[in-house]
Amino acid sequence: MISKTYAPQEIETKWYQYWLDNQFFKSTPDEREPYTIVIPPPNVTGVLHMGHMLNNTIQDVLIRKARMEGKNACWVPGTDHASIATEAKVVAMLKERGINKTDLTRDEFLEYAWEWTHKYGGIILSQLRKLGASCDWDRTRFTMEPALHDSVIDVFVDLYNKGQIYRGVRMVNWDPQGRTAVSDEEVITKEIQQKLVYIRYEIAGSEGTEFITIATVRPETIMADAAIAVNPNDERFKHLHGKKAIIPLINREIPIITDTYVTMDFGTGGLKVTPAHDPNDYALGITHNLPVLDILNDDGTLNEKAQILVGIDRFAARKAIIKLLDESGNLEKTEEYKSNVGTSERTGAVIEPKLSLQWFLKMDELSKPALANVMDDTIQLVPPKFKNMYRSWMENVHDWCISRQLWWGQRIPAFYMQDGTVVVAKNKHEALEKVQHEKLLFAMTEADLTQDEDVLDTWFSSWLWPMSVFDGIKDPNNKDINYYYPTNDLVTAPEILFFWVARMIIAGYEYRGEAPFKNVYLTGIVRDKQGRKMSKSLGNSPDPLDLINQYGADGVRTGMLFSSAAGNDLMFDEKLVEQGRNFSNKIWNAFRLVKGWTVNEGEKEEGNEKTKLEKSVKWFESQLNATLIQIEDDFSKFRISDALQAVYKLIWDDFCSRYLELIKPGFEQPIDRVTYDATINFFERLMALAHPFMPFITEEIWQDIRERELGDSICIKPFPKAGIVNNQILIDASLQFEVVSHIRNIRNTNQISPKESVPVHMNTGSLDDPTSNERFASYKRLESFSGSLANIPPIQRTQSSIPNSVHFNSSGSMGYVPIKTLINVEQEIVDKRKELEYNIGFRDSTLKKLSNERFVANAKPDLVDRERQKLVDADSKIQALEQRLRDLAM
RNA sequence: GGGAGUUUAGCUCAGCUGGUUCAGAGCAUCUGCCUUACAAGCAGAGGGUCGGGGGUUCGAACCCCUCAACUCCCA
Repeated sequence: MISKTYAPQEIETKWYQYWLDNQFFKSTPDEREPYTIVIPPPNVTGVLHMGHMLNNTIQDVLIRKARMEGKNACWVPGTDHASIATEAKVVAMLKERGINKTDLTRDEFLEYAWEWTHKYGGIILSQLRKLGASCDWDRTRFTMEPALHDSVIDVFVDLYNKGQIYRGVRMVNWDPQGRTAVSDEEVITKEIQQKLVYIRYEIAGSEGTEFITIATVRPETIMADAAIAVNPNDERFKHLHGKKAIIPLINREIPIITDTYVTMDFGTGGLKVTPAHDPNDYALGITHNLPVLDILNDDGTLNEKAQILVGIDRFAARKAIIKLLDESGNLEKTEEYKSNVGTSERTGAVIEPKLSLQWFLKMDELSKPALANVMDDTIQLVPPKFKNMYRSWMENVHDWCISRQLWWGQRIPAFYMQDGTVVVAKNKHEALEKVQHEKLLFAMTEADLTQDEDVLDTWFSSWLWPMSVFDGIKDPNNKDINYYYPTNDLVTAPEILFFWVARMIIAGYEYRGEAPFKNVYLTGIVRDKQGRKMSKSLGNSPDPLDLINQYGADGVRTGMLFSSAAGNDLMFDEKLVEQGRNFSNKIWNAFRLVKGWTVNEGEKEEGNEKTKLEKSVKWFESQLNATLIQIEDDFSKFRISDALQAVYKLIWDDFCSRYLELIKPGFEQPIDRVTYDATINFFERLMALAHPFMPFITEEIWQDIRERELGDSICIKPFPKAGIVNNQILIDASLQFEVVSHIRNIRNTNQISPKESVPVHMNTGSLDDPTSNERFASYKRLESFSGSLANIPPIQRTQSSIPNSVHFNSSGSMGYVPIKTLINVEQEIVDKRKELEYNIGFRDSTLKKLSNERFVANAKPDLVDRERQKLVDADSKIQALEQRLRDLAM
C-alpha cells in the first residue's frame, strides 16, 4: 500500500545517489549544443542560507530544463576562498585556542587556514546536494587550488606588464579589525548618532585672547591636524587669514588657510584639516601642500606621533580627549549629530581612511567594453532595471585597490630588491631571472629578493571564475574553454553586480574578447516577514536543511519560487514552503489514484461514457499543449515563477480537479485500456514538465508509473513540447466548467445534495439566430463534462425564463435550474436586483462608448465589434433579469 | 546631496505593447463537507476609489506632471 502522504526523505536520498551513480550530471564536450552555468562560488567555510537556496534552485531549474532539452548541460560548482572572511574566522578560532596570529609565521598561519578549510570547506556543497542541485561535481573548483591560483598570478603579471597595475600611496579604506585595506565596494555606510564637538583653537600670538572654534566628529585626530581652513569669503574670519592657530593639548602651531571647499554654514565655518585621516582633507592637503601626519596604528590605536593618549583605541581616545579639552578650557560645547560612517562589510568595524601603499588596477580603459556590451544588451541583465545602476557605476568607476594586508589568499607576485626596486614575475625564480637579464645583475640571488607581504583581493580571483574553472587562463585554447565559454546564464544577487558581475565581464573581454555569459539573472534578497534581510547574525533565517527535512527539497524549491520574480526581494514565509509541500502531496495522491486502477482489457466502454472519456482525453491534450506554450514563453523571458504557477495550476486544477474527476471509474470499477494509457502518458508528460522544479518526486513517480530500464531517468528524458491546440475544445470545456461551478453554487445555497440530479435549461438566444445556435451547440458538445462533474442530465434549450427556477449567467447566456423549494426568496430578489443594476450600468457605459464617434473611429475594429456584442449580451441579460424578478414577485 | 526602484484584496505578489486575459493568483478569512486519491483535502463565498491629486487620450492600474511614504545604490 502506498503511503497516504508523500514522505520525501528516503526518496530524495535514494534518487540523488542514483543520479550520481549514473553520472547524469557529468558533462564533457561533444557535438551537442552546450548549456553552461558557473555557480557563484559560496565562501568555502560558509553554510547554506536562504539566499543560496533561492539562487541555486533557479540555477538547477535552468540546467535541468536544458539537460532535458537535449543540450549538453554543464553546471560547474565550486567555492571561493573569501580571504578576509575566512582569515577572520581562522583568527577567531586560533584565539579560542589561545593562539595569537601575530605569534605565528605566515606559513604556520596558512597551515591552520588550510586545516580549517579542509575541515569546513565543502560543507556547503554537500548541502546543495540535499537541495537536488545537479552540478557536475567532478568539475568542482576552488579559487585557491593550485591551478586557479596560478591563473590569478598569471593575470596579475600580465596586467602589470600591460601597465594596468600600479603601486601607489593612496587614501584607502582601512579595516582596523581585519587590519587590511578594503575596496570601496566593501564599505557599507551606516547612519550613526555621533557627537559634534566644538573645539577652540587659540590664535598664535594672541596670548590667549583670540580663538577660532571648529566643529568635528573626530576630536581624537586634532593631533594630526595640518591646518585650519576657512572659506575666503567668510567675513567672520577675514582678520585671521595668514595667521596661525595652536592645537590644544599639544600646543603645535598650524596655519590658517583659505579654501572655497569649506562650507560656511556648517558648524562654525572653520574646518580642521587632517590629511592623514580624511579623504577630503587629504585632497585639500595636496592642494595646499600640507604635511601628512598619521597618528593611528593599524589596529586603530593612537601611536606616539599623537603625543598624548598613545596606545589608546580611537574610540576610547575620542571620549578621553573630550574630557581633556574640557579640562583645558578648549571645549566649547558638544552637539548630537547624525552622520554616515563607513563600516567594513566583512568585520563590521568602522572604516578608517588611511594613507597607505597599495596595489591598484586601472579601470578606465578595461571597463569600456564591459559598459558598452551591457548597454547594447549583448549581455542581458534580467530584469533590465539594473542597467541604469550598472551604467552609473561603470561610468564613475575608480581604480580598484587589489592588495589586502592578509595572509589567506594569492600572495602578490611582486619582489623587491634591497634598494626597493620592484620586479613582478610569477615566482621568485622568474623574478631573479628577470633581474639578471634585464638589469644585468648576475650576482643577485633569490635571497636578495623579498616578496610583497600582501595578498590579492578575493574578487581578483573570482573575476576570472567563468574562465578559470575551464582552465581558460592557463591554457586558453583547451577543449573545455572553447566548448563551454561563453557560458549561458549567470544567476546571482544584485548586491554583487559590481563586485563580481561587472568585473567578470571586464576580465572576459580582456582575456577572451568575449562576454563570460549571455544573461545575468538577478535574484532578490530573501527577507523575513518584517522585511529584514535574512542573516545568521540576526538569527531570523530558518535553517535550510531543517526546512528540507520538514517539507522535502521539492517543497522548499517550489515554495521559494512561488513568490520570486526576478530582481524582486522575496519576503520569506514558511507558509510558502508549506504550499510547496502540499503540492508534492497533491501530485503524490494523484499518482496513488491512478496506480490503484485496474485496467479492463476487454470490451470498451459504450455510448455516452465512451464519448465522455474520449473527449476528456482530447480536451486535456489541448489544455496541456496550451499551457506548454505558455510555459515556454515564460521561460524565454526568465519568468520562472510564472512558469511554475502555470505548472501548478495545470496539475492541480486541470489535471486533478477536472481531468481525473472526469475519467475516474466508479468504486472498484476498472478503467478501459485506451483511457488508461492516455492518462499514463499525460502523467509522464506532466512529471517531465515539473521535473526541473521538483526533481525528486517526479523521478519517483516516473520510475514507478511504467516499467523502466535500470539506469534510465526522467532527468534525461525530453522536456515536453507543445502539440496542436484545439481552441474550440478549450472554449467548449470552459463553458462546461462554468456551468459546473454555477450548479455547485446553486446546490450549496439551496442545500441540494450532489446525488440529486438537477436539470439545466440554457437560453442562448433566438432559434433563428445562427450565432445563438452555435452557442448552444458549444454547450452541448461537451455536456458530458458537466453531466459527470455536476450530476446534471443533458442540457436543454429554452428561449424564455423557466418558472420556479434559480438562474445563473454563463458567458452571456442565461441558465435556469428548476428547483422544488426555493430556500430564500428575499435574498434571491435582492441578489437579482443588484445584478440588474450592475448590468444596466454596464449597458449604459457600453452604449456611451459606442455612441462616441471618436471611439468608433479610433479603436481597433474588432474591439468595436466586441463592444457591440457586449451591448447585445447586456440587453438580453437585462431582459432575463427583469423577467426573473417578475416571476419572483408572483 | 545625486540616481534608481517600490506603493494593486488582511498578507505576499502577478498584471508583458494603454482596450474582455482587466482588476487577478496564492495564502489568510467565512460557509458547507472526513464524498473510497488527497482534511497537507473537496465544494463554494466574501473581500479592491490599483498611495493622494492633476493631466494626456475616444479609453489609464499601465503614459506625463506633482505630492507623500518606504526600500536600495552612490557620495
